[in-house]
Amino acid sequence: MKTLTIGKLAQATNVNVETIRYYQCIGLIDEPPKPASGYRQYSKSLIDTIVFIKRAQQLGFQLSEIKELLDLGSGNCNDVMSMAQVKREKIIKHIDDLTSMQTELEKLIESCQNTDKSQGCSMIETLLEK
Amino acid sequence: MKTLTIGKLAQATNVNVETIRYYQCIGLIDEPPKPASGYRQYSKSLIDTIVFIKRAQQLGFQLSEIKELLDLGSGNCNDVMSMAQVKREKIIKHIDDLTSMQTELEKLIESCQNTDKSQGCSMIETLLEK
DNA sequence: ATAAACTCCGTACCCAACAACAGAGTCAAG
DNA sequence: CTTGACTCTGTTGTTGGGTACGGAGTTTAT
Repeated sequence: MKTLTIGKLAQATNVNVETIRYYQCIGLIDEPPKPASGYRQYSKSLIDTIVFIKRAQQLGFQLSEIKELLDLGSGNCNDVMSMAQVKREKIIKHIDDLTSMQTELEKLIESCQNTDKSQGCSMIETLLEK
Repeated sequence: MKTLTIGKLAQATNVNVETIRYYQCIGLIDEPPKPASGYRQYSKSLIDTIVFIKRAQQLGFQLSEIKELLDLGSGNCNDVMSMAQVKREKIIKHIDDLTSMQTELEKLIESCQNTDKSQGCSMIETLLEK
């Protein structure tokens, strides 16, 4: 099995060297042992792991959660699904909150548009009101 | 005009004393001058200002943006509206991103549900794939 | 053989929006 | 007049996901 130095691994995954070290630091990936001479050698399977991490991030998982997912592995599908469902609900909640913001903001914008501007900005005044 | 100590102001706005100091520190609100003897006295109008800050935060504005809004004040409705519109678009973009996440996540969950679990977790394996 | 490039290791820094704490001063109630 | 509660001021810590830097060791290319 061929191995890589940290720089090559970073290149292969399109990630900074520092980021890989950071992942090691928080226990997300293992640090290979330091050989008697030369640099640490990284298994090629770590490429998949790092790609996994990046994809899971895209799905909204935090690194601490990704660590859990990696620890669960492929053999605990029910637990994995349950994490995914929790995450899905959080995303939905988040969307909900943002949608309320959007609605409120649009109301304020509209009231500004319908108001005589020489009377002062309706948005500012609404937000200052008791 | 009656004035308040910082603690009373905090109580009236349901905010920590530390938070008010922080707002002073970043120039969001003015710090009243220190009297020759006794504590600093805060004008009651600051209650409205702090309520404004909190409401604007709810709408997704950052403190630096809220500072801009306060500086603009009621006399620059067009600038205020333009900030609100920019914010609105960011919120929409954010919702969009979250919706993609949700969709992806749901696809993965479904594929897990439709797959024989003794074969390994479909979600984990998809994310590990090249 | 020497210079450029890479690695190692630790520490510090970045963002936002505060929270916590320490030590000293001040005020108000009993 | 003392005690407890409040204020003042400055400094440090928190969270998440990294980035940056510095000095020393190692490897690779010429």
